[in-house]
Amino acid sequence: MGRPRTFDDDVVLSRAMEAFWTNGYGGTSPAQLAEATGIAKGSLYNAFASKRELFTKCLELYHRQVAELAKGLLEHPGTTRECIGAALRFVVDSDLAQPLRRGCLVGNTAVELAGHDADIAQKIRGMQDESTGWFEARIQRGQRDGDVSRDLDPRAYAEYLANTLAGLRVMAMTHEAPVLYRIIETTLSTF
Amino acid sequence: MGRPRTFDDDVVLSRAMEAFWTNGYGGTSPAQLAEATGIAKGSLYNAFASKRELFTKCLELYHRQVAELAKGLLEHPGTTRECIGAALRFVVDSDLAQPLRRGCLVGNTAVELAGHDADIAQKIRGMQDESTGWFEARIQRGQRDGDVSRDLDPRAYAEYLANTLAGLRVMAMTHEAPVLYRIIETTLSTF
DNA sequence: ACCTTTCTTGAACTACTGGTCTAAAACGTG
DNA sequence: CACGTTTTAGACCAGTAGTTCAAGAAAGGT
Repeated sequence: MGRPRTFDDDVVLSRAMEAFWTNGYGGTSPAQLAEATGIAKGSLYNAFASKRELFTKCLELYHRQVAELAKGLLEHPGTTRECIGAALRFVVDSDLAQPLRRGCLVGNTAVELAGHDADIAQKIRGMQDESTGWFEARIQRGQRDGDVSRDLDPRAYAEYLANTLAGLRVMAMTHEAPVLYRIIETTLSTF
Repeated sequence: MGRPRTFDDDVVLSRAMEAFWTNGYGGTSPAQLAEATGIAKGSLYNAFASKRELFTKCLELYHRQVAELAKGLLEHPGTTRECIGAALRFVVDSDLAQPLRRGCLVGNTAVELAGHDADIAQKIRGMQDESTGWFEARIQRGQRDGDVSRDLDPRAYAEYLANTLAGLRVMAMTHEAPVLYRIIETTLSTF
């Protein structure tokens, strides 16, 4: 029944995500999206209704990818401090390894759109809360394992780490590795 | 000699800054700038050459205003910890008091433009370094006053605080006061 | 009073925006 | 192998982007 898609939705989504990540929502035109994905504007709108909806899907894809990575990193063997340090350093390394500094799509979107768009703001908030949750879970495990003090409030400390991470990704837009590593060291020295 | 300006450059700059702060560089059109400043597009281009140059001037104005405020706050009476806490809380309170969440113009610009524009990136970097300098100076004073340990590396800790601040202003786009205050508390509890 | 200079303004300009539509082509199905 | 459905590439649209410009207006110098 009907002609099938000639493109893989996930591949298109992934390429569109790269474009949005590089240029922001407002900075990415339908023409650029067509160019980046390799399919025509018409097909893009047929498949994803609007630029807004395509962006939302890209944002969700980004978050899913981050989630997978983050969980992997935090479940690695090692102490809580080692794990969290490795995770933060990994993010910084990834940011710096790219030819263009792009920051974090979630953070960038918070800055670009959250103030004007309650819907997006809520989605972003949800993603940030989830990230905080990963840190929280790792800290709680640390308390069970005995390498994190029971006096530490896991939620508060997870929020603190999420904030540090948000900061790092802004700082990575303009700073080099030594400064960023030093910030991570100082952060880790606090527990 | 020649017809004099009918407008005050500083007033126009300040209004343009508000517009850029609210909508970002790319999100602010010449028409909006004309509307916001109250002078015609032509006059704007006559006085400021281009949107880019106008923006640069706005960015510098913003930084100068922040500098004045920051210095005032950090020179207040009280311990280092009290001073820095008050400064961070002040920023959060200001962010949340506004009708629209706008974050920090310097941070927002880092995210929006630093990756694509080396010139802007350098300017932003300079402003961030200056902010770090204020923290550093306050910590050094604290070490002289005796309320901060001599073991603490003032530069590293200042970078750490600048990073926390950068994070807070992104987090303030989507989070409410209690979370932000808790992050500040956790940060302050580390020295 | 004129000339020069600098300012102001609104219109004009080109290129491109986000988004829609259409005609043709491509398929799975019966 | 024709059917109806769906995809596709590109034309198309009104609107806006950032910028320039011609024409007039307000001042000082002569």
